Amino acid sequence: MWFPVNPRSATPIYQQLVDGIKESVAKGVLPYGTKLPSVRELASTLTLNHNTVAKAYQQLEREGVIEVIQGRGTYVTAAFPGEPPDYRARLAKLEDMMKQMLVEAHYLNLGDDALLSLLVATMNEWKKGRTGS
Amino acid sequence: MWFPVNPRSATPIYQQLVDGIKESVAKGVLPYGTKLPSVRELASTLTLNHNTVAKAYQQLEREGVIEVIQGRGTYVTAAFPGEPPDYRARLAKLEDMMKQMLVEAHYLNLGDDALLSLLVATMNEWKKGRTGS
Amino acid sequence: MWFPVNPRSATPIYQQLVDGIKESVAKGVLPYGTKLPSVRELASTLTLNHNTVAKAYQQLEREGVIEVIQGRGTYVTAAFPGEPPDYRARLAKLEDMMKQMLVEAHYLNLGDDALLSLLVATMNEWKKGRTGS
Amino acid sequence: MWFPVNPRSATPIYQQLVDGIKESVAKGVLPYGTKLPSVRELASTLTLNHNTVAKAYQQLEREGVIEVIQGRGTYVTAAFPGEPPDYRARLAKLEDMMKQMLVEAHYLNLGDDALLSLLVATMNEWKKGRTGS
DNA sequence: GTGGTCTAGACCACC
DNA sequence: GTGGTCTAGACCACC
Repeated sequence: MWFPVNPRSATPIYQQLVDGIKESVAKGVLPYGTKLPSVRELASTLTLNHNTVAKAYQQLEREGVIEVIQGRGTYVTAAFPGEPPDYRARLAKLEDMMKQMLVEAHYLNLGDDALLSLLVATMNEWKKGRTGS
Repeated sequence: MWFPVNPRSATPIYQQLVDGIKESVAKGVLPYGTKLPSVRELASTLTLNHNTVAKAYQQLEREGVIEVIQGRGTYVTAAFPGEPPDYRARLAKLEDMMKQMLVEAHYLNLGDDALLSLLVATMNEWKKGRTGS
Repeated sequence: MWFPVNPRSATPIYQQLVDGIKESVAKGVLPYGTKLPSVRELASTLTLNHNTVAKAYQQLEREGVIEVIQGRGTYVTAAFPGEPPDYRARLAKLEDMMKQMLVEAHYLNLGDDALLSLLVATMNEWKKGRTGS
Repeated sequence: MWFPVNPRSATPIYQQLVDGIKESVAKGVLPYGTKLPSVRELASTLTLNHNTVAKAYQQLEREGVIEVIQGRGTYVTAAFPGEPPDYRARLAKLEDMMKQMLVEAHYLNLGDDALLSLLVATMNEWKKGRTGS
């Protein structure tokens, strides 16, 4: 298991890990029940300190993405059936991201149609990386 | 001139200013050529440290959103007719934002259609706030 | 004999067992003298490591909830007629739990009356599960 | 500002800090807007590492008890007007604490009335420590 | 000055 | 083996 990590980036390393793992889960690369590498194992693979990886795992657990089973390891959580917790806050966050995207699109001289096309294209590419289930 | 700034937010104040000004420009609220208030003036209006405002202006200049004319003041830059500078970098950034958006949508159990509808709705609301550009 | 145990919970499994057995005894589901299953038997019923069950039994014995009779098995201890041993320590613990409860109630915007009503309601529901002791 | 901390306790130091600060806020000892000591200052007062204090502050911020103002310091948040976030989860936690309390009361041979009296007494003592507002 | 991040390394509880 | 906690100490961004 591998995640690209850039120590010089402005976004903290542990956050990069959180984002990367959430993305892998969303894409289906890490299906429900997958055992993640242990904190120390992943740390040594990525040449990071174990505390950094632990911090990422803890945040992922708080977000409900993974579950820790005592003394056994860490596993990907099953998808939520209905509305996830913090639905309103998450939706607000998504709308915020959209607004920022519209601002960026403006500075790229992209009209609404061009932006939508680009999004659809990105969705399709996304699906290629997806594993069944 | 006024921009909503929240000192309690996790995003840095200078970044909130950058985002707010870029948004106002994109929406046409601040059309080409508009003279921005001086660093110290805006700082006192928003009760911020002038270093914070200066940092925001510097970043906006770097991004080509505003121009400083020595001894005259700071002005909103005209839109680029064709491809803007740093086109590739900006496009990559936009695609990155899209991917993050797709991840968020997954955890909200939003399908592709629902996400697209939400984006179209956000676009339309956006246009309401727009002044002819 | 069965106790609900959740390996995903943050509270250790052996602690969940201790709590569950104490609760069953308090409710009268396990009356005085009941023979508990052997460590290995309970471990296999609940698919737990036998060390985990042994740890729970040891703590329960220390708390005076159960008694091990060498070569015969493990039995629920009879209730003490008057003041139980460690009275002061246990009372201090109870008062500590109350204080924590008051803190929680504060953050739930629950007034004193609302909290008392909730406690009385919980007591009544509790009694339903009770077998005459 | 001072909080009792026991490094040998089973509950982690950072959690003891969280509990202690939440209690002080609930009691009104730390009213809305109070500036907390800086992470490093509190760490040196309690002879703890700054990381430990920082971890406590971060959790308190997540729970909405305190707010960080960038570069300025940490302040006690105003009370929520209506239902707090995570209302259901918090209420479930409170009910869990009550059940555990009932179990403990049983082993102290405390009847329902005795337990209620003790709770009322604890509430009243609690109020003494309370500062107006 | 203020909080946040990260490494190195030790120690501990749980299973 | 597994995650969690803690200290010591360095470095950084923000205001």
